[in-house]
Amino acid sequence: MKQHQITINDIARELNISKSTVSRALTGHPKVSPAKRTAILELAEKLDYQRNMLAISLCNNRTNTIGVIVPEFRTSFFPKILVAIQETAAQSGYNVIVCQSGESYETEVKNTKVMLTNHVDGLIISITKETKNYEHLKIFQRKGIPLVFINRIVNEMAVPKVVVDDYEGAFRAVEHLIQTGKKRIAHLAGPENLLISRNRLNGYLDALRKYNLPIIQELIIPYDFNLEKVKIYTKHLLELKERPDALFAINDPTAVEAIQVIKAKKLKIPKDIAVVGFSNEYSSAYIDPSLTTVAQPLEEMGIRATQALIEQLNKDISEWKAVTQVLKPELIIRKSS
Amino acid sequence: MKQHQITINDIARELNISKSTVSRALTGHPKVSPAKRTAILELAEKLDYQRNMLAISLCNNRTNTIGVIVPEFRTSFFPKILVAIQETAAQSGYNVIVCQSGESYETEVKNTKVMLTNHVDGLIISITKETKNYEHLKIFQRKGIPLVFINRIVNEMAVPKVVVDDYEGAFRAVEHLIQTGKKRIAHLAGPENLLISRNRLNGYLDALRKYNLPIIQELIIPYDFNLEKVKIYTKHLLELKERPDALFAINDPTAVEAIQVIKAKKLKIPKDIAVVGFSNEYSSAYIDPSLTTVAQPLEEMGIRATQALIEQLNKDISEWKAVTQVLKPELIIRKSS
DNA sequence: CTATTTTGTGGGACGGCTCCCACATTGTGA
DNA sequence: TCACAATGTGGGAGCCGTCCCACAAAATAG
Repeated sequence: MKQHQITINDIARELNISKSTVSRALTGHPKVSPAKRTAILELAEKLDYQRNMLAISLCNNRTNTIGVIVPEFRTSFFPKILVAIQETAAQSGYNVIVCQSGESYETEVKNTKVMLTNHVDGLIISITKETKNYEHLKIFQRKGIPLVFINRIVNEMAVPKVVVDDYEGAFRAVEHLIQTGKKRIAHLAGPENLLISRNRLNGYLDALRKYNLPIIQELIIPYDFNLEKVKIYTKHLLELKERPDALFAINDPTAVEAIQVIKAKKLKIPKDIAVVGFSNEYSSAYIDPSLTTVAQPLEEMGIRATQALIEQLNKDISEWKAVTQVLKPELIIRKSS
Repeated sequence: MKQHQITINDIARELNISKSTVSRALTGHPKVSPAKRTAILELAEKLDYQRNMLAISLCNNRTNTIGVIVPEFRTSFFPKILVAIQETAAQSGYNVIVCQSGESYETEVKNTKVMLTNHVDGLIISITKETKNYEHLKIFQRKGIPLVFINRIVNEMAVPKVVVDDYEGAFRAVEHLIQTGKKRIAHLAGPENLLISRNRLNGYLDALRKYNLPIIQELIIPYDFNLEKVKIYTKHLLELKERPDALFAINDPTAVEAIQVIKAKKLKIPKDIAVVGFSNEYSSAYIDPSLTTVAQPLEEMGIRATQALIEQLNKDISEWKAVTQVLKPELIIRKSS
């Protein structure tokens, strides 16, 4: 079906030299006479020779491939990080293979098998909201395959991590709401096993505490990122006897959904109820009203994670360092607050 | 650095059998005695054996990898297609490796080399706005590697293509503007060498013709998708002696940019000037005013393209068919028109 | 009960490349 | 001039599987 590939053997035969010499010329080994080197390079060019990465990988036991596992691609959050990863990896000659776990622990485990079978040199992962067992990730450590966590991390594993300071982002978002005079601030929180949810919740709580506002349990609703449920929860909040006067949502899609419900109820944003999101989706600047949100340096996260991974790749395992990089979020104030 | 991999040889040695038998058991070959089969499978499980795809690929001369080259990831357009490709491919056991050409012809050529070097089994590509020479793509045909075009296609190459009926989408969008009473409809068009630009332009022109409206050249501005320029062009249009009363933009990001300019000029949308986009970006429903646009079945495009590719993969090259699938767009009428 | 097929198994070439070892050739220094 | 090093080159093992061929043992047929 497929046509014959030009190999180094073809070149060697043509020029009447050994394939060792051809290999050396092609890989830039110094000890090749200039005459042969140019002859080889020219012929390779002429025959449109392509190195066979498969064979090279098999020899070197490295594939120049980085694996990435992320929960989803629905929002622009992970795609943006991914683009940065892809570009950074490409600069160092690495390919990227991507899997979506779809927020399912089982799929995530399967994804790690795929990564293993494909012999990725390293893995960047953001775990699912369900992931509580980390055996499938520890395999990588045991096999000596470097691992980097991004955004949704596993604290107990000693590997590099790149995160945004969720606590501070949340704190400043809520502080901002308080400073605009809001007193009953609701929080649509994320799944409790995710560190980001807990950190954002803590930021929210500490901001309330700092300004001596009461913490009202019925205004804190954790949910599982299933957007369908946002409508229900938001309605519920709006129908409370004492309606909240602000809403801090775990992320922008949640905030956007909530805004639709609030607008449907003919309530004024931000006068009746202010809304703040988290993540600065591309669309958040354009919706009506434009959404106040906490921007995360996504591109930088991708770059840093990839750099951290490639750094491990170039070092002996004994020199690996489990540095956690905490990037600063930025509060972007728009018309929803 | 990396630890020793478990291989079929390890299993063979352990069980005192030949690696042929192990290979057969692992690949589900029928002629293996049940006793050995279970023994092998159990030991493989126990040792956490992972098949080495590299070696397998080298043997089979196929990598179970599909290459995808797209111009960009800035908008949600290609990511959405990509997600569908990824999922469809995964269902058939294929990995996906992705390159962005960044709308640069040179990068696209480099990307194809990467695909070749990595021995992708097939390629799905949407060409850049600059691509006018197709030699780098014809290599794939010569090598017998199936190719599928998506969205931005090359008409002269006889391979499967998946497109949206851009002509009809544009026609209906402009027809809709005319039916709401608009008479001077401007068009921010795309680069002229892209078929999608030409098709949309033709849809625009034919709609005007059908309703006997004059075609006014100064209202038709082709541009290169560089969003910065939209501001300039929109301003220019608004400052014409006879201002247009509607704008049909080549895509949603263009329309969104234009809307910002129009709003800044304190003109009313759609009363003073209506705006229609193309592509139905996620955010288009939420911006103010919500954007009338032509929705393309992106997910379906990805699925169809991948299916077309995999179909080729499973057939002899002599049976390949260069079918062009034309998917129907849908006009979504919102408040901007 | 022998002749033939079926079944299970091992041996080994092969895929394309890298890299170590060995060897010949040339160059260097005393 | 000779010993020794540096340089360039070839040979071949090895990476990890697949798959064809050969062959023995068991099952089937006549």
